[in-house]
Amino acid sequence: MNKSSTVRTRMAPSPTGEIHVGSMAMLLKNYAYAKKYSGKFILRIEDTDQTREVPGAVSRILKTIKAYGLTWDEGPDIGGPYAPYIQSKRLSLYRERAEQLVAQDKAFYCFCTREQLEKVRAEQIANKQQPKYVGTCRQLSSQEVANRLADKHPAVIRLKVPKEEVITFRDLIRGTITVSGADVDDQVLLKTDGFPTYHLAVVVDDHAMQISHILRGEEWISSTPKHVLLYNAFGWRPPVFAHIPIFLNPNGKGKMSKRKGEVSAQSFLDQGFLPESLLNFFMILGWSHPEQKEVLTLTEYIEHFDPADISPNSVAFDIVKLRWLNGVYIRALSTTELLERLKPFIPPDCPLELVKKLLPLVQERLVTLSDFEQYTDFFYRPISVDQTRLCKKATPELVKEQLKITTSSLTAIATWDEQAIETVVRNLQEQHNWNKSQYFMLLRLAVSGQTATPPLFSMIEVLGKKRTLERLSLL
RNA sequence: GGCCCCUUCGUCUAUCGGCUAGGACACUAGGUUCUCAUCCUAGUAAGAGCGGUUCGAUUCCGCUAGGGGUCACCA
Repeated sequence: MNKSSTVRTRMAPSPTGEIHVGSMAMLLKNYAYAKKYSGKFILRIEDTDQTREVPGAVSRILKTIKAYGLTWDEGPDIGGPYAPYIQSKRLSLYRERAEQLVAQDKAFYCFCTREQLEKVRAEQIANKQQPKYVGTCRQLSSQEVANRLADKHPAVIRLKVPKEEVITFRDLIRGTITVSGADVDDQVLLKTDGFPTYHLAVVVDDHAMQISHILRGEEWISSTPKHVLLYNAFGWRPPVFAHIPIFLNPNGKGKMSKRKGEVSAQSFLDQGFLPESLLNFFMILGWSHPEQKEVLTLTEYIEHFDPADISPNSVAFDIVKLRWLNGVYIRALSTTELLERLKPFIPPDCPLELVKKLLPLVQERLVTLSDFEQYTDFFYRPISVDQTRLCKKATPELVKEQLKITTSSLTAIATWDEQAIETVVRNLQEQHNWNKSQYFMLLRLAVSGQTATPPLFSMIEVLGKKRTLERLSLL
């Protein structure tokens, strides 16, 4: 790549709520591609639908992206050479371009009311026809248009799609895609409220901001012909398109949707997934490293990523694999790092001093950060012990004796550490020739109330002498 | 339904005409072990169907089937 063809990619979320995991995955690809070629990654806010705007959404979106560890070179908060990066602040641009199109007879004013359009649509559906604009205002004389505009008739500007034309564009992932103009609707470009629709705004802004590559979800394939028509009408060279497959629900059925579970990028962080494992997961969904490496750093990804290598089919969002990756990342964390990451997930009633001792005990067991509480709460919260379980593998008499002897032996320990505890317990087991697994499990249950815990002796050490003896003697 | 896109193990993928079809997750079995987890070893499991092209098709082409997307003054 030479300097005159600098790679510039962008992600353009709408402030209609939380940013979707799929969008975050898309953002990663745009980010990586720009970085790979020392280009720029731009963040732009597409707030052209006033009715769907959610207050505070912009700042939450920015915050979430940062929480994933990704940044942008130009954007709404930091500006840049093509500012502003918020579409609602660029309105005059869109109107100007739309009017230019009308002047060129590539677009037209449409005065149809929503009611009229609704009615036509309903009829078309009833007659099993394609619901689309029928061209009512396509042939209005310029005099007629001028009169209606002068009368302040609400009007939109629609694209005048050449129905006989065949529209073709290249997609990095799928090759050439061809669509007949007859199948493309006369899309509204400028709404009655003066705001542009997505279709006008993206094209105008992507051109204005010198975007070189558009990596976006495949749900946009069917509207790309409209965009291509606009680029042509303006005499602009279209950017390179790559339509990335979208996420399907974990069962592989249907587009990943809210109805099947949380889908916001933030929610995965809140569930205790590490941003780096999420990013890694996005990397290997639908794409693979040349050596089939699955655990990758961002740097490695940037080095090898090429959108042309992305597999063209949609992918199931396999949470099981995400969980595996998250475990891998958690295990690789240093203790101090783990402590830092864990902070938001530590229950308020868990003493901070205890947490440090707990970390080595649970680190290799954690799948998500939020597992911490369930794996450790018995250390600092009262437990209940299932009596029948206690005597599952031995008679009540034997259990009673084992507990009694163990309690007194442990009481005698001067320096309460894992070593001393292990020596005492192992000696008792050997002296009395008790069944090892029965005896160890009994102690485990007695002090923790759980059957699955960290190793016995280190657990007892961390639990502390006082609490251990209390629990043993209570039974 | 129209249009567009897609089709290798359950899932994500490797293969770019020579395949005994490889890897990862998951699963199963075994090892380590005081339980769980980690770790190690092994195993089950796939190129949708039918036609072409070719000496040879998972790989190229067509049809069928299936899946996905899209058909707003939403993005």
